[in-house]
Amino acid sequence: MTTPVVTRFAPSPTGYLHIGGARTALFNWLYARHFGGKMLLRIEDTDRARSTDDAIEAILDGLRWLGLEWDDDVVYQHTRATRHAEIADQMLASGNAYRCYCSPQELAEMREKARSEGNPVLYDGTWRDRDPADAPAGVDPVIRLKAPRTGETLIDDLVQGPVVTANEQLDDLILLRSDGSPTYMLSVVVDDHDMAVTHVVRGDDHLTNAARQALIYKAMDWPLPEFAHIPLIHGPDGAKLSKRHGALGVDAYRLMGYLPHAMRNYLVRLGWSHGDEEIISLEDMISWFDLNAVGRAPARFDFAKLENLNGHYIRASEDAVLSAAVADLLPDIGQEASMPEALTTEEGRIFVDAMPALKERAKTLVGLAASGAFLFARRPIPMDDKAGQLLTGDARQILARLTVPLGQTEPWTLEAVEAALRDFAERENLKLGQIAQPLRAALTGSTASPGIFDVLALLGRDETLRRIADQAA
RNA sequence: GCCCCCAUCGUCUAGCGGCCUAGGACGCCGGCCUCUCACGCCGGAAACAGGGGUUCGAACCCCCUUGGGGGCGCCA
Repeated sequence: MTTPVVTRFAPSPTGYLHIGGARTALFNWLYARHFGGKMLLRIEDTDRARSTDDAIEAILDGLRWLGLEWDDDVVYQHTRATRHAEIADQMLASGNAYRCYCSPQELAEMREKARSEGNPVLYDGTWRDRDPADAPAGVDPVIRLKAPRTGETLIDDLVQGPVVTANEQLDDLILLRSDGSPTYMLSVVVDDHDMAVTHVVRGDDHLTNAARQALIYKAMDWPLPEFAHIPLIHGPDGAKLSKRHGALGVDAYRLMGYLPHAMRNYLVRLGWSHGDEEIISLEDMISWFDLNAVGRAPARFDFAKLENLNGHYIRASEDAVLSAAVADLLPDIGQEASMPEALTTEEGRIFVDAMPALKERAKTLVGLAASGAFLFARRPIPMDDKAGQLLTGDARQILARLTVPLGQTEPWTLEAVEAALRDFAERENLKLGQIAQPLRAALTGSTASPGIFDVLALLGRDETLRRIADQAA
């Protein structure tokens, strides 16, 4: 019989949920879902000074927005400090740990010396076998793991393959600080064990940590979980992701108008593949995902591809759903998109009607909003430079003459409006474009818009005629 | 400095010794469609980092070099 899969996502709440963390969470979530197991969430707030409630909220919100719901209650690591200390004491009692009275200055000197001599920068084990009676008075000791000094430690990583580390490279790491608080190394191991985590899926910046942690598992005689260290995501320039270029919080992507599913689809293809599949439904993602198909090379973040995927999902979305998604964003992006911060019921209806024409052209929800702004602009509508240049004297006269047939068009439907415009062009001996372009400028204030017949139909006869009158000679 | 990981088009990747004169996607270039912009469709340029091996045969296996990345905290 096989034990159920339990994965965990364990962010430290020192900032928002960035793109790399989001992908780690996604992989954990997919793996758990694929095997019908659980993904637990643990907030690694052992460092109280650097952890903030805002960051915790941002992380939780980010996960929810991406649709990565975790199972069970969130575990806050700092609440488990006494259990961590208890384990350290157990290791002390079993002889797998010892007290070390070295001062921070001594340790710094030790490191500097090792580095200058070309040796590995490790704790030298000064207090490993020293008589505790030699302990200096008034110094609170740390508790260190008594790590094996010979042999090697193997991590059979699900992504990286077998990774062997010589134990000489692993020093006696600190388990408990001099103030009695647990270190990260101790906390993760104890928590992963207590939470019955079967698969540790995390960034490969933790790969060397895995060997150190394995030593703690061994000292406690606990079974080792499976490890999967996934490569990091780099910025577009190949350098480590920083705030400069892409390490934005997922909330920033939300505000840029990306859809959660586009985000998931983009992220899952960064490092993982299923043959040539590019557009992947959630259902397929879950049934196809496995760690053995995760690559080992780091990937670069590419906005162009994310945008393309987002456009795809926008086009595939229902009109009402898109309209609602934009409406939710309006308070934040309304100004940027030249849209009101909220739409009236009537405006909302028009927006939904316009959606089929709008969504073909949008790459983001912000772009979608901006492209619909002309529908709600107040006269005289703002005109961009290129549109203004289209409205020559001749063009304005054509618009004036166009008023007549449009005034008689009945009923005001897409078909009738198209017929009227084509008929007018023929009678005036003009190509449709010669009419459509200045008309588009007058009606939308732009040179790019949905099809001109759609624009007329959407605007209605009265508003159309008024906007034309604003520009006609 | 020491240790570990990585390396296919600009980017994400397929490839798991012969199916590869290396496939797909994004982007780019050209064309078609056309009232603009998109969408869509058709076509094109574009990669196995370098050098040694192993093998009848290497993008795939081994070694070295180079180039990236990560770790070496009383941070997580």
